[in-house]
Amino acid sequence: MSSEISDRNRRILEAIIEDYIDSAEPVGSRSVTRRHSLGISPATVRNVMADLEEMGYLSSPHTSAGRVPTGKGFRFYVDSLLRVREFSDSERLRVEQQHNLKGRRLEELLRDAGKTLSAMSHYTGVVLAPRVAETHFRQIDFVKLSNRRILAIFVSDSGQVQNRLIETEEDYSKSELEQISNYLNQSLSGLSIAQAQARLIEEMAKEKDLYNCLLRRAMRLTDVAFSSDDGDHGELFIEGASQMLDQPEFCDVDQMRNLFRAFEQKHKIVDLLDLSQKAQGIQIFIGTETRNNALEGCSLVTSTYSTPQGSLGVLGVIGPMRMPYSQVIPIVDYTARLLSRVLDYKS
Amino acid sequence: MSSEISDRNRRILEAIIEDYIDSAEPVGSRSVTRRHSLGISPATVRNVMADLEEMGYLSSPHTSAGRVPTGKGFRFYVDSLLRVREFSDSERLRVEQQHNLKGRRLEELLRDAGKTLSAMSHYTGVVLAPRVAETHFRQIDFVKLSNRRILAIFVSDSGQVQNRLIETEEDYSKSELEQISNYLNQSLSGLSIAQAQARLIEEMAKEKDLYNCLLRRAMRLTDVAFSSDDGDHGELFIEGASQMLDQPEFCDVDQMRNLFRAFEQKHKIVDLLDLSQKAQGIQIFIGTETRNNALEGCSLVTSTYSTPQGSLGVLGVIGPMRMPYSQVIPIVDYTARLLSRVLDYKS
DNA sequence: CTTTAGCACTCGGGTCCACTGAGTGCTAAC
DNA sequence: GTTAGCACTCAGTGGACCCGAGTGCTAAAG
Repeated sequence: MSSEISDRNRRILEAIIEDYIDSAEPVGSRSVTRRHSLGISPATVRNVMADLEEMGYLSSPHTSAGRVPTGKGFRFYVDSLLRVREFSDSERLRVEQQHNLKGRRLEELLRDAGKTLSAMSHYTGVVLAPRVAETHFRQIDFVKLSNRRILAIFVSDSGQVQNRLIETEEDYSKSELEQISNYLNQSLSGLSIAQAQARLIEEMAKEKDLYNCLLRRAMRLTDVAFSSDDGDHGELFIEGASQMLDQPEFCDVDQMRNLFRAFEQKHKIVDLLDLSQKAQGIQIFIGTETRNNALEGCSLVTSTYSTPQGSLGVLGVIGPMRMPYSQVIPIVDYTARLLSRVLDYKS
Repeated sequence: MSSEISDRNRRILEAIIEDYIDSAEPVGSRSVTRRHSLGISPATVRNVMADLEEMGYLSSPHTSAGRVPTGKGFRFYVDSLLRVREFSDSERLRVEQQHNLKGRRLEELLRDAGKTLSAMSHYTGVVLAPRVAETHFRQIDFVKLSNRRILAIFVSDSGQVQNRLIETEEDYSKSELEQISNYLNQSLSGLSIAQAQARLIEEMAKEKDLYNCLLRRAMRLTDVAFSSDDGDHGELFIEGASQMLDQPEFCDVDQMRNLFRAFEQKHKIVDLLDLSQKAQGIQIFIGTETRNNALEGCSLVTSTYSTPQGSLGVLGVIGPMRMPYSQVIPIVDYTARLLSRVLDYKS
């Protein structure tokens, strides 16, 4: 009668959830007793199930079907019952083979990490690149495309390359651009973007009276180059979306449509990943915890990864709520560690 | 009896195909006569249909259903019957509004073109960026990430930015890298990548005996930087894939899966688009003409677009074979023209 | 008070069947 | 050559039916 959950009931809940993870179908009292030797009759299980349903851990699709774990049920499972499987050496090897480590661009590495996540988990892999605003300045170059069009190319410490087109009011000569970039490269080296911007404003205030023409013009350029726009959040890579088509819960076309629409609206997923960027390590969002209607039936397992310069990204797996967390968690965890290691080696 | 197709039969075939495009369902003899006043009885239409089926323009899913146009039927329709609809001013406007022209990066422009194609056609938009190998050299920069890691950043005439990570055997100092890039920027300006490579080899042969150390080292770097890898083909953007979920022909999950797998195997689609890059202007691939099993039920309408420097890209729409070509063609055509214009303006 | 056995009940899913309607092919008349 | 008429085909729909997995409840046993 207590609102606490007894030890035996835990075990039953665990059994139900594990059966459901395997079968994707509502599980009944009989099949639980058959598949797990709990020394308990189906009738007892039924009573317990009724209690668990009352408490919100289970729900029944209709009266004569079995029970299905709710989001709350899975949350309890993940928090209290889950024992994460150890990652075997052979699996480590598989990840490392999947993840082609040959020297390549950052973008390729990240995309590859997504593919690895997807291939290993059989769900969808997502990788959020480090936010540019948080990366550290390494070099900036200006390429003059035409009189009033300048391409600003920005290289971060982690090897990310960003470019932005700037339309100017005035002409800039080639040598002037060179001077500007030289100046910036010297004075901003190693700063974060935010710091760089602050530094520039500071400098400008100091020299205001001097009417330092070059500096003023440099400011005008960099102001645009550094201004954040919607491309501000790191790039998001979604790999293996089609894996979701194999999941029985998405055999319905409407559900599928929802999900793929969600994948196309990347900013919503970026927001979610940004959230989990705040906490280090593994994080799990179950069902409605994703705060995204289209992902109601899904869960997201994420982990942060980091470059040696300290800038952070997030990667993870999106799968059905019913995913085998004990297997997915080490996949996400290890891939994040591997990626951090590779990035470290790279720079 | 002639294997030629009579004028009346053409009209009937046209009517059938148009009805099928509207309804997505097999069309019967009666409904043809009802919807088009051809002054002909259903029985006559039946006779004609039988002939057309014999000739391979139509097929019947089963004996008591109507007829469905075959790929050959659509091909004939597109080649001989199609009258392309004029593009109204309001539609022009819609495209231009869709396509946000604000000054931005090439990548964003291309991706936006894909979104526009998708939004206007209600199918999936694809955009292939100009092949890097065919673009013209504008500038190259080397950024030293660590002792043995150098990031080569390459800017093409069209404003495309490519970067590549180079792992070197020997150290390069910062000033040396500057010298090298200065040298390259002067001597290679305006050449295509292929030409640039040839030029370098030529130079090297000339100076071989001189043991020009700088040049030799420059060579070694650029050799890697310019070497083509699988990232060689231009980048492919696929936008609005989820639109396909609304098409009745893909309500079946298996078909859907096939299609999305196809979208994930970008290289196959790149190959196809590369093909259509050879010919200028609009090209149409119907069903099996796409040479891609997963796209059997689909068609692809493409057009080339060009930068003022002459480098070429391709964009288009992938939709069901049953798509309203007379509407899709002007959408693709106009978007390609618009993109070319925007790129011209940009540089 | 908890557990269990037994029983009546529910409900989704599959099968069988008949009916309907859109469509065809063939033949004979115009 | 065209058309009307007719017999035939076949997918799809909806009702009747049963089956089986599952539940809730009750009463007896521990």
